[in-house]
Amino acid sequence: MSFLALPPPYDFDLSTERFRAFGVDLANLWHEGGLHRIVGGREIRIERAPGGVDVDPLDDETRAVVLKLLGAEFELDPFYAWASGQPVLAGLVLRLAGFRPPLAPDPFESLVTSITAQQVSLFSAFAIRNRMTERFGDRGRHAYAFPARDRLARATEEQLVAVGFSVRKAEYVIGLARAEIDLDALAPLDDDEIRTRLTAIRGLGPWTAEWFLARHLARPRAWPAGDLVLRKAADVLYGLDVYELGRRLDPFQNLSAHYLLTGTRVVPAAA
DNA sequence: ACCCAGGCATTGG
DNA sequence: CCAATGCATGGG
Repeated sequence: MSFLALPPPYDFDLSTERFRAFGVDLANLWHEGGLHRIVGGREIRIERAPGGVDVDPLDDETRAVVLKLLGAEFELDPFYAWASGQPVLAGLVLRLAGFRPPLAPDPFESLVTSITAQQVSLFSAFAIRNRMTERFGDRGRHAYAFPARDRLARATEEQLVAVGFSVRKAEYVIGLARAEIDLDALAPLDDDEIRTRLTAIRGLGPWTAEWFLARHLARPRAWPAGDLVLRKAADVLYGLDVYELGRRLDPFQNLSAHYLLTGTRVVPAAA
């Protein structure tokens, strides 16, 4: 059990809320007060600790993945300073102080997760994704590794349909797994170039590309305007069109989106 | 038995 | 170019 510091402020319970909000997530498993995940073929456990987390076991690879997973790279101080003068967000950053949006450490996992969440409720998406993970991912003591890209490249549409995918989404996932694109090579590119390359792939639309920028690459200006919950928040909380709100939140669209979405769950009265 | 849910590609005008 | 349509499951 080794301590891993996170940049202050950091609130473990708020920052891991997403892993509990929609039921079980086998690849990011909440179990007995800690978060379990497979890193480098081994299961790790992450627990709350003052000023950061305790991680067991912890090596260099695990350190990097956990920092990514827990959103260590977000700069909260400039966001809070800006948000304190903003309607709605001023209240949310007080109520959600220390919330760091969790990120998807792996690009393929990020995209497949989004495909499963397209159009359907997140409860439904988690159920289907868990059956896929159980079927195609390696099992640890408690958690499962998210299915590897080369494993899904060898899967058949029928196998994915059997775990609850629509035929269309099964085609998307297998097509992505088998595509030529090097997903790690996207990281140095600018936002628009990444949007263009991702949406050229069948099954990856603007919403999916934007969440990739937001939840995998932590790009500050990523703004999933097509997101149903975000559109609703823009309308109900601001009385604005979601695109207009996105312009007003520049250059903090990503953190704003996460605070608005988490706020609707954690602070339903204020958001 | 409905209806909706953190989209997308496809088809038809 | 924009509107309409099908998709499969889980929860209400």
